[in-house]
Amino acid sequence: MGRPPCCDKVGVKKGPWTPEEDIMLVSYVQEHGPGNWRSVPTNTGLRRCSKSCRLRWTNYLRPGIKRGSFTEDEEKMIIQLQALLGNKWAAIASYLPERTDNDIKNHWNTHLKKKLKKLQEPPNGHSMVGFSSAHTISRGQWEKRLQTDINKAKQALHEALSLEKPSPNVPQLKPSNGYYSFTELKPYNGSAYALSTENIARLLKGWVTNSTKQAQENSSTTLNDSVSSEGTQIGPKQCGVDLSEAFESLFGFESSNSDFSQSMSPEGSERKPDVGNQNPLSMLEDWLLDEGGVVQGKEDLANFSFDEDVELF
DNA sequence: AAAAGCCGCAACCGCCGGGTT
DNA sequence: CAACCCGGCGGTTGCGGCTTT
Repeated sequence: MGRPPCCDKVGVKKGPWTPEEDIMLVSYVQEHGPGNWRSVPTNTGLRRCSKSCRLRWTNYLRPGIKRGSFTEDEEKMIIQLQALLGNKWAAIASYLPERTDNDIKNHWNTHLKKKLKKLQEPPNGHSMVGFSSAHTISRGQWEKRLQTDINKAKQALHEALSLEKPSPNVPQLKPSNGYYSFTELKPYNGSAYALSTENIARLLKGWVTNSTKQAQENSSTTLNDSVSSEGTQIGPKQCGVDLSEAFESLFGFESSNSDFSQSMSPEGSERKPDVGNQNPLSMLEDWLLDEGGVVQGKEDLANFSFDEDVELF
């Protein structure tokens, strides 16, 4: 039997959401919490597909979403993570909690991909993005190595991510020491909404303030314990990737995302199981060491990344 | 000023995996 | 074990606004 549509196609409204619909959805989520999207259209009277409701909430209405242009740090991080993780936008988004996977995906497709393409085809043939200047190799060699490195890293991550049960012997993320510290909660800023929905900002503002108070009671929240828009646990651990050191050694800067609005903490939300049982960074390090000493140790792992000082854009 | 082209992004679509019955 | 349900995810589309001609 074929899978039935998520909702009755007849009478289902499509297209842009109106402020009124937003209010209905927000009111419902405020009362019941996110989840059980199937019942949302029925209970709210919204003539929308449950999926559409979930997406509208996830990508637009939920509090804590940062809108507007991406910072350079954010762009660098996306580029780094995309090189490591591939088009795993949800995983990438877990490192940028204020951005939705849809936003990141859009930004990648519309901006970053083009920028990278330009960089790969510089008019003077002197692209310096990648290994540090300590590695004085020709452009051709560098490109070949970078491509190999990225492919290998991808493969290692893929393997790591495909493993299901965590091993007790493998270090996992801990809620301390240089990880994101999302202990502060960002108050709602009405400007986070598109102008067209400013008229519902006030409604949301009061609610977010309340939910923020709730969240603050659960303070000392780290990314490791952060909650996704769906109420499920997200964060580096979900990916089985210990990127705490990677951020320091690969990115060369600390995340500017020092606050994260853990605004929703619905009861009954389930913690997702840890996916990986190996540290891909360690695997990458191992592989690099196996490469005959081309790159060795944590110091040189940094060379696997884009140089922070390089003017990317 | 109008038309054409381009761009950004919200939203949709289809597939997939996990959970439940 | 199979069928079904539900939510998550990545790819893609299409519309509205902006820029260029």
